[in-house]
Amino acid sequence: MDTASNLINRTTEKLVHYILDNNVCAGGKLPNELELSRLFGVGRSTVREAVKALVGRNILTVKHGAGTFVACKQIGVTDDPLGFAFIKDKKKLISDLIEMRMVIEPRIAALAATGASAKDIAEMRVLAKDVETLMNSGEDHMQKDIELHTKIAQSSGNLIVPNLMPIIQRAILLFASTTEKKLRYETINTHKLIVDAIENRDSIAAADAMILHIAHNRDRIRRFFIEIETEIKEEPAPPVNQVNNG
Amino acid sequence: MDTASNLINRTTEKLVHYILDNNVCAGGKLPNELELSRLFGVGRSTVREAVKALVGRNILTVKHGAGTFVACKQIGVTDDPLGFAFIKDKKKLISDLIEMRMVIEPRIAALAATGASAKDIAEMRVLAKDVETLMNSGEDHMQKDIELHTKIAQSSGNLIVPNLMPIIQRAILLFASTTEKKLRYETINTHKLIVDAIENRDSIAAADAMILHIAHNRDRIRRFFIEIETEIKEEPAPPVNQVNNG
DNA sequence: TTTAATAAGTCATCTGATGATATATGATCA
DNA sequence: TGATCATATATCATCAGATGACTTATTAAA
Repeated sequence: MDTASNLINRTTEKLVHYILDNNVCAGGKLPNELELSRLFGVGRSTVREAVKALVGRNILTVKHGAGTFVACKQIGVTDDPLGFAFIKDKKKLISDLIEMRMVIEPRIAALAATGASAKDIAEMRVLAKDVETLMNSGEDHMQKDIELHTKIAQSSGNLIVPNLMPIIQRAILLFASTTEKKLRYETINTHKLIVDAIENRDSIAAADAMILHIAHNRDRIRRFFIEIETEIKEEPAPPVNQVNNG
Repeated sequence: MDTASNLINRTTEKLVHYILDNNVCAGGKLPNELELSRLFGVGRSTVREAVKALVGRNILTVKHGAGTFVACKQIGVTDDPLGFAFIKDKKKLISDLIEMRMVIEPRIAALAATGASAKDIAEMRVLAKDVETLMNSGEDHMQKDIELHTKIAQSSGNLIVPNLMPIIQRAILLFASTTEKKLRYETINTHKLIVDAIENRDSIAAADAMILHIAHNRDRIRRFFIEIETEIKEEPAPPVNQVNNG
């Protein structure tokens, strides 16, 4: 598979082995570039490029002036700066995202109802309140919205869930970019419902509330698509007439 | 978020923007290193490191002597070299993985029952047969097993599903490393059940078959854990007695 | 004790040179 | 003509060395 034909790839593998063999855990520091280059018998720039490749995979973090550290964030889903840029059909993209949210998040909410600590729940309340305040004042609430959903996900206690969050987050953001600026009372209310259910340790109610929450989003996005389509059908008419008549 | 304080990160972003702005699609070639460095006004090594970071994210591919290309993102086995190496509690890790599979994969199977083409289904059959053959001959069937599940996922038609597959794939691999060497007829049978249901365009049956499939895995892994625990309880006894009696 | 200056360690970045690899070009031969 | 092989060119791979920038620990001063 990853047959390292070139030095940089081989150095990348050596770095991984070094981490594993020396049991350098999350947050642990690696030797400096010069040492690594001597250790692996390669040039410093080769080490740097190998490190960069691992930084791209969220495995290492480099702090200027301080050193190179093991990042150990979520793995599995690579965060992709291109996002879904290559996907042409944005409409399908959004509905597919919502579909996946509908699969994953209700279960997460149910797990959170079991796993959340009192502190978790208190933080959820604050975040839900933050979203409400920001929405009411017309400010951007997306960041807090994401934080709330992430908090719920963390509280699920499932080790894999954090890996799925980038997708959920992207879904929320993409959704926001489409329907921004409209007040959404359903969001506020369903957020409350979710946190209430979690606090009551009611898994089923939590899942239901989450389904309701996402369903509201789905409904709104559908209406938004319909709006766009009617706009498209009405707008381009005049220029066509001009051309045909002239 | 990705506030680029240093040149390399900024160059990485510029590269992404370049790809987006110039509409360089999958497989497309980028200008050579020197041109890029002049275009972005940075040194060549800076460009190289930025490129390496994107290679790590599976966004670019570099072919020695040929050039730098936009990677055609294939849904292959995730190449996260560290895997879940840092998670200490392997038992919980595996059960959490199965839990997430149980959430995601039945839905995927149901979608595949709607979205799979005749060609997809034919390929599924071949893969299911491959797994069976390899299992019966005692060879490693994991790769084919993963390919089958990936094929089903692709056939779902959901654009987001491919992003989730690395997790599923890793779950399968991790599971394999734990229970390797035992013949698993349930696997063969449930694989058939799944493909049959998809062929019959029966979403519910497909989901059910997938649930059955994963439930078998879960059951087996539980029994495996119990075996380990009894072994642990029986083995260390003698030395304890020695110490106490001496 | 707190604060400010300093030093040491480390990464960031550029430049230039040389080697290795892929692809296109053109010459040779059947 | 058509296939094969050698060559040239473009491009990435890798190294070394120098200088700048940043972080952290140390030390000196208030």
